[in-house]
Amino acid sequence: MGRAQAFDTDRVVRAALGVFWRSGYEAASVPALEEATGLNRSSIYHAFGSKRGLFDAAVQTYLDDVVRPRLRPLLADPVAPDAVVEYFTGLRDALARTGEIQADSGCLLVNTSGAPIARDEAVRRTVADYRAELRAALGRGVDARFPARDHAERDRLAELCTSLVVSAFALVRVDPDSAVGSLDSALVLLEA
Amino acid sequence: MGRAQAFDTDRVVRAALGVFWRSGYEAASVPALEEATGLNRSSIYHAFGSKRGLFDAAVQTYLDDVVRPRLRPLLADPVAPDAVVEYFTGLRDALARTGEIQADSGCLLVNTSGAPIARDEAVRRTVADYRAELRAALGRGVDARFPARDHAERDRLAELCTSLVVSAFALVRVDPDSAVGSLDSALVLLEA
DNA sequence: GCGGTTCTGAAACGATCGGTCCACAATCTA
DNA sequence: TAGATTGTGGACCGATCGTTTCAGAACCGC
Repeated sequence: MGRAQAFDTDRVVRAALGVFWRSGYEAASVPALEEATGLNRSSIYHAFGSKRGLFDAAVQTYLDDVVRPRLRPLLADPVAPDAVVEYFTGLRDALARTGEIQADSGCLLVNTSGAPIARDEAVRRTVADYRAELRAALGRGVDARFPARDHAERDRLAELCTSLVVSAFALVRVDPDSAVGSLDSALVLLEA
Repeated sequence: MGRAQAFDTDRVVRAALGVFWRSGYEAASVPALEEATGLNRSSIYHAFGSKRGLFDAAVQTYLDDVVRPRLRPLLADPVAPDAVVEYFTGLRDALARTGEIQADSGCLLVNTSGAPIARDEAVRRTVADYRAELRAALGRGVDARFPARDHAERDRLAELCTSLVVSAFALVRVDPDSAVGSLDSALVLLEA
């Protein structure tokens, strides 16, 4: 048995996530990743294999620590009728906080969709799966909110809500008011 | 008077647009721009000043040659009642064409929103203005489609439609079916 | 035909890229 | 205490980056 790893993997991946989220995969440089994580590149390569390996770990942390906690109330059994409204209200608050990473950079996965790395099949699949996961969760929230409406109408509402979230994430960096406006539109649709 | 320029500026800018649209500003390399335009880097720098100067020209061409022709029927006076439905139908067709640039890369400006270059104030402004222009045009289309509905309702519908377009553009690379689904959602909302 | 001006292209510049190498440090076991 | 193993860090690798330089080409006016 040799030397023990001197860093906390989760903390390193979270630091790297910040770099990928703000800069995108392509523009995130190894020196920037070194600086954010506090590790030398040898340690990064030893632990993650490559810049892409670190990116994959960062994406997983993004899903586990950013996306899924926000979606959790929509996956409860039963889902509370207000869960979907709270989801949008919470997201709206997050995107309205100037200077914070969600207001500056929206969604790592939505941004990644428009980047060259999204042509990699594994990355493409991950982003598409995320969209499906978001859609399913919002679908549950809408079902809980409007149990009396017919299935087709609830389905359409869930699709609309999903698109409103994606749109807000896509444009928040350049037009925060419009992004918040998209979420407000969803909240109007979700009024009882 | 010296030597005449040997290339057609519009053709060069359109070729460069293809590179920026598929790769994004950051990942578009000068060699790739040379290859696509057929020009040597000296000529590119002589004509456009910098890579960023060429990008600015490409964005302008994107607005003039891609965005505005599609929006033109929504800016007519009067706007035809079906103009907005035709806008969505046409866009849906374009995003469904596998292999073509809109199906592969969506919208240059929406993709740019999530990229580091969007932090440049001029670029940020350009993308935000584009969103406003799209919104205004769709607003006109919705007003023409539903003149009898009250203003607040037409306003909401225009916001929804704008978000559905943005969402479709944002995700088309990774999930074309969902992108087309967003546009179908808009078409449902626009049924008389 | 020559001078002046502008355009083009090959080469080079300094910087940075992602990744590897190798020596040293830190650990455990015998 | 020495050997084996694993982690760390500084230096280096070959390649590529965006941009500039400078010589030659192509034009026009006198």
